[in-house]
Amino acid sequence: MRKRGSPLSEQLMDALEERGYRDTAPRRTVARAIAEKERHFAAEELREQLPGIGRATVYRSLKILVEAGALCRVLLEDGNLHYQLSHRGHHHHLLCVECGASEDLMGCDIEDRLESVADAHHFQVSGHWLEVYGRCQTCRAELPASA
Amino acid sequence: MRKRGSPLSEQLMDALEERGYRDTAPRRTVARAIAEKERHFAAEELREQLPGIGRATVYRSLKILVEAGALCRVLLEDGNLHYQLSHRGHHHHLLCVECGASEDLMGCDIEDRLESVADAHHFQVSGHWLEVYGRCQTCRAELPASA
DNA sequence: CCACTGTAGATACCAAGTATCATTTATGAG
DNA sequence: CTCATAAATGATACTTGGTATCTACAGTGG
Repeated sequence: MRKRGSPLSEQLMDALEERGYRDTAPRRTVARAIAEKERHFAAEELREQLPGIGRATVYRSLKILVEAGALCRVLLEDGNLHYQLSHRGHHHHLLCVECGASEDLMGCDIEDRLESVADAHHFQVSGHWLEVYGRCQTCRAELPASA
Repeated sequence: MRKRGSPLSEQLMDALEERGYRDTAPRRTVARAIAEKERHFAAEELREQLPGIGRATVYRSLKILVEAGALCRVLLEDGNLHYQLSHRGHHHHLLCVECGASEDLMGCDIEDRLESVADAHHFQVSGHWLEVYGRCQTCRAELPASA
């Protein structure tokens, strides 16, 4: 009796199974809850939604989902860390400070820029973390505060 | 009887006084401890070094020093947040993943790049967070792992 | 030197984890 | 299909990094 989830939550489970993780009921519950999220969310927020699931399990699931690339972590402007369904592969986020929406920034040339700047410092880049904050198209249209 | 500190710790105190904060003994103690740091440090690390200072005071001091621009926060690759003496004004860090050294990246053109990329998404940039990880010149020279 | 108000420190609380460990469950070998 | 085993769960406690509250104290300006 394997409870089915949305295609999205199945995708999350698949990502885990690919990495050798077992298909368990609590993980399915977590995956389904995440799949329903329309926006980035805090770990604690997710945990509160799943009172039947142990605290450790929720956090463990988040961790392995991030490692599997199915989730990514988002650093909000206020310093809080949120989670979000992820495009696999390296990318950045455009985070709207008004509505909280986030857009992914995939094929950008920031990387090349970084390389050359770092090169001038004789520094060999191995990774980076970038979050961009601002106002999205929708919010700009609704309330054109100076833009 | 005003205990004198290093020029650096005086600078920290000045930054606070400029913002209307009072010149108190605990804050001087904190400032002196920070001034002696040669590298970025964790909040807890600082607190442990100052057993005579209350926990809240240490954290409060860090907070107002960051607000005053005298300290900046550094996001390590492992997700931990550290603090570091700051060049005033916006800048980024090149963090060596081997020795932990950090170099400031001041006049770079990353900003312009971001603007134009965001523009393509009809997104109005108001801020960003960037940390760059890699290997510094010294570590590359000492242990030329593929570079 | 005194009032005023900012600050200190104790304490408790919270968020976001991690560690431990006994119990339970998924899975695959037979 | 059953069973051994390894993995996962959930309870609990601990850690880090912080914030809130509140009483007592201390720096400052008049």
